[in-house]
Amino acid sequence: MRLRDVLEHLAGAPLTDYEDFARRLEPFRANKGETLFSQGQRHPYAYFLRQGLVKLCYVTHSGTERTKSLLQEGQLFASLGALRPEAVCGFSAVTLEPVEGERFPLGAFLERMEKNLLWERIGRKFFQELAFRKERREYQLLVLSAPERYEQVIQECPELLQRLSQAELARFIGITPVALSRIRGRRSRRSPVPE
Amino acid sequence: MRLRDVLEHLAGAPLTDYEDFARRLEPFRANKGETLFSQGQRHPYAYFLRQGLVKLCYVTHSGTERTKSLLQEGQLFASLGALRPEAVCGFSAVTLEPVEGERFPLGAFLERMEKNLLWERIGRKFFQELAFRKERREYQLLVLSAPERYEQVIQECPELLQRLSQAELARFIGITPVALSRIRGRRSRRSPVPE
DNA sequence: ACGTTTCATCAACCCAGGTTAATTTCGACG
DNA sequence: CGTCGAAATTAACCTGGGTTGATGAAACGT
Repeated sequence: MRLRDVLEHLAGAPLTDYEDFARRLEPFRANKGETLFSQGQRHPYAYFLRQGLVKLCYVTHSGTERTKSLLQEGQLFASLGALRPEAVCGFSAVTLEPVEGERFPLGAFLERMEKNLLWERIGRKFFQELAFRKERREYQLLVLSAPERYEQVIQECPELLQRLSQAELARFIGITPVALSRIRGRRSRRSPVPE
Repeated sequence: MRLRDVLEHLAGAPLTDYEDFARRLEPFRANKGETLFSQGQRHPYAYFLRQGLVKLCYVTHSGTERTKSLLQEGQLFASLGALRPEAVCGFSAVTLEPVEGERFPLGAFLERMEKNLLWERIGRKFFQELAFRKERREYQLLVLSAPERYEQVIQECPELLQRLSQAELARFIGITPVALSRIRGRRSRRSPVPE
């Protein structure tokens, strides 16, 4: 899974000027538990994740952490705050597994979009998809209860369960690890596993 | 504030083919409390609000309502679900004041984007802005407590306070009207108003 | 001026999840 | 094996918001 493929798929056509853009790519690599960028930092880069798992998270005033989203291989991410030239990241990116991929300055992408309208299409489809995903997430947070959010993860992304510690999963669902353990307790009491 | 101005501002250039698009516009008008579209309905239209105030909201399983966002004059909105041809609206749009504006089939917009890459730029900027706003909202919901969210509305959109009933404001903040009344009570007890 | 309706407030009770800390489970490794 | 450390579970207590229903206070029409 290469970045070029992802971009050309979004564009719906070959990108003849891809090489111009590719010059701005920088490979990155990190171990589990490292921070790619931090809340409050100026960091106008976008990341393409070729391998591994990353969480984007907020830190609250009281110091507790809230996971905003999880990214898997083949996905792009960046702090949108970084699009406004003066703004800082609203959240941090922390690796949950060893990762590798490449990153590029957001400016490189903005330039491409100004020069070549095919890249506008890439941008449009990317942001459209992003808005769509955020809408789903908003629905989960506003409408579903914690047990319902847990069930949904089980149903819709069982492969994530394998890759996440229960504590990370709890933070993603929006509750504490203790609360998730209680929910699991009630759940298995209600429908005991046939062994 | 006309739709054409908004679109040309996003495009950064005059839209020579605007008339083609304008043929698909339909004016709309509604009284306070009416529903423009409903959760679960197929309704592939985008709305441009020239006057009035609209809330987008979810209804939960138990029947309680959660306000997702509020839209004021000059803003565009639609259910993104509607972009996928088969999908239905994930939420409802209800007017909080008498409204007027115009709507158009999302298909008309998608066609424009395929044909004319300037419209891609409009789409890109629109979705980019949408994603940006959703990111702020997500931050409010994940990181701020209910009293903090109330303070933030007071600070950042005092004009909304005038236009909303307290019950609507509570639903927007993500709590019940009773809870908001308590928060106000505590707040004014802490810092009594000098009269 | 009077009822009607709507909206905010208040009181009482309930409960899910947060917090803290003790305990258990389990895997890694000597 | 045994032990060490990390992660999950359990218990006890606390708190904020939900829920219901009663009371007050404006706004409105007649």
